[in-house]
This record gives sequence, C-alpha cells and structure tokens, in this order.
Amino acid sequence: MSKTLYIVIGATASGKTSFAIELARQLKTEIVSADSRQIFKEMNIGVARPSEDELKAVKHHLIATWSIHENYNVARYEKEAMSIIAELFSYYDDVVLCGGSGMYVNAVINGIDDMPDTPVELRSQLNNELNTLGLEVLLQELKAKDEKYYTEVDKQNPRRVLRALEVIRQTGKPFSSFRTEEKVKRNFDIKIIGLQRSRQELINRINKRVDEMFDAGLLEEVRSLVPFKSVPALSTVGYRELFDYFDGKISVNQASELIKIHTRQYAKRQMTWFRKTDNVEWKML
RNA sequence: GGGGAAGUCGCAUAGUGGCAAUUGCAACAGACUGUAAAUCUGUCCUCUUCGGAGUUCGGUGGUUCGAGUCCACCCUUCCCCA
Repeated sequence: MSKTLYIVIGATASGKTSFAIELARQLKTEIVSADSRQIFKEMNIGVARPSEDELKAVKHHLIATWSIHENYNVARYEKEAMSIIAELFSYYDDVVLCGGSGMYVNAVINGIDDMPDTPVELRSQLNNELNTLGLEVLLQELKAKDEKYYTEVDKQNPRRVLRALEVIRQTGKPFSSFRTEEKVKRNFDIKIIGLQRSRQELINRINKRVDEMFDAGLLEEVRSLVPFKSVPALSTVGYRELFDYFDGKISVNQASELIKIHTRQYAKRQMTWFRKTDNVEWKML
C-alpha cells in the first residue's frame, strides 16, 4: 500500500489550520506542523497556534515542543519531522503536514544537505566581527576560503555571508562543498495543496486575527517574554512590535497597526516563496 | 479683527536660484540550504527602442539664462492675541 503525505501550504491567516484539520479527519490521520514559531512552547497567541479544541480534534505534532531557549533550526526540524512522519506511516496510509514556513516545508519535500550547525559562541564571535570590522572584511575572508560560494552569495546579506563563514571556520572546508543541493527522494507520495485567498480577503482576515490576538491576551503573553526578547525566536511579528511598546517607543495602537502591516508583508513573502514550489494544487478559498 | 508659521511625488520628511527633487514608512516585484514570522535586493510622477522624452513642488501672475527655492496677489491649514 502506498503512503501519501498531504502538505497544506499557504500564507498566514489563509485558513491552513482548519483546512488541515478537516483533511486529517477525512483521512483519519494526524497532523505534523511545519511552523518555525508554533514549535516553541512559550509562543502561543502571537503565532496563532491552533486552539485547545483544535489540538484535541486531531493529534498535532511539533507544536509547542521546544523552548525558545533552544537553538532550533531547519535541519533539526527536518530530522524530527521525518522521523515522526515515518512513525505515523506505520499506523496510517496518509499523513497531513501543515505549515507556513516555506523553508521547513521545503526541507520535508526535498531534504536538506548535511552540514554542521553553528555553535553559539562562533555565531556571536562572527556577529562581533561584523559590527567591528564590517561586512567587507568578512566578504574577503569568504572570497579567500570559498571562491565558488563568494560568487553566488548575496553579498549584501550579512546573514548569508556569516553562515558560510560559520561552516568554513568550523570545518576548514568550503561552504560550497557541503551544498550539493541534491533533492532527496522520499519513500512516500507527496501531494501539495496550496491555499489562496484574494488579497483583500487575506488583509481582512489578518486584521481580524490581530484584533482577536489582543482580545485573547497577546499583551500579557508578550509581557512575560520581555526578559528574553533578544532570543532569535522572539524576533517575530507580533512580538517585536510589542517589545517596542513595552519599551515606551510606540503606543499599543501603533503596535497593533504595525503588527497588521508586518503580517501582511510576511504573507506576501510566503506567497512569493510558495509560488515557485512545484506541483502545487492551488485552491482559491 | 490683529500677529505669527506653513502648504513638496499615498503618508511623513529634506531641499533657500541649476532638481525629476533627500530620507523614512507604506505599496509593488523578487531572492533565499541551519536566525526563515528571520535576513536581503529592485522599482516606486508619466511614457520609453532604457539612451532619453514629457509633465511636477497649493493657485495665478511676475523677476531671472534658469524658480520648489525670490516678489505680488489669491486659496487653504495651524498657532498666539482678541
């Protein structure tokens, strides 16, 4: 019997959660999340985690399983997701994967090259160098140690340059030598369903959802996280704006407006990512 | 009624004689293999064969080779005194 992974993608607030739950019910199976923020237990309201009822209706995996203090990343996600999916396939013929983190979804579909993680000390060291020496110096190091990647990188994006150097300094090998970019072949079928909404409707849904988050106690959730605001996971729409509010930089209303705007921009980025995903069956809701 | 300040490309902001005009935001398009709800790029008056061309800075008129910038009047807004 062949196994099928149903992947539900779409912009934030497009209705993935309820669609996936409905689908999982019909298929009598469970859901694996592909959301880089819902995976953290400290983040709930602001990342639109499925409600208690929804989580009860269908069993969800990889939601609220890690702490924001962990050093989580796509590679870890891919390993975990794949092992959960494999296990689920031993009970079910179908499994549903649902999420808006394009890179995470892609890691499940195509796999991701095996290369080293970044130790925190090295990262902060490199960030230091970026601030003191400047990007140009680091670019020269990259050019010297990995000419190939140097010609490919976005030289204006420090994140990309730093990541390459993180790998190079740890291993002594060129970053590009790890980047085979070979697509793995999964031993199950994949069916991708993309959810679409008209621009206006998506905007309306985002605005409404942000208002609901405030009603649900977003302010309190974020307030409790203020001490940890510098951790990467909290560099997230819905949190950073409120950190600014607690800093006295902006009013609550301004924060709320900014969250709406930034969520819209995030949705746009998700769509440009998903648009280039192959074999998506798009559904206009 | 008297006095003062100001009106710039969606919003905000720079510009005081050579400017299609600064910067930020928004918007739009895009990139992205370990921070990814992150990070980064391009476009953003109109048309364009991408070299340019044509219209702009509340309105009208004027000074000047040349005006967003100077002058006059008008319109509008804000502040202070009445």
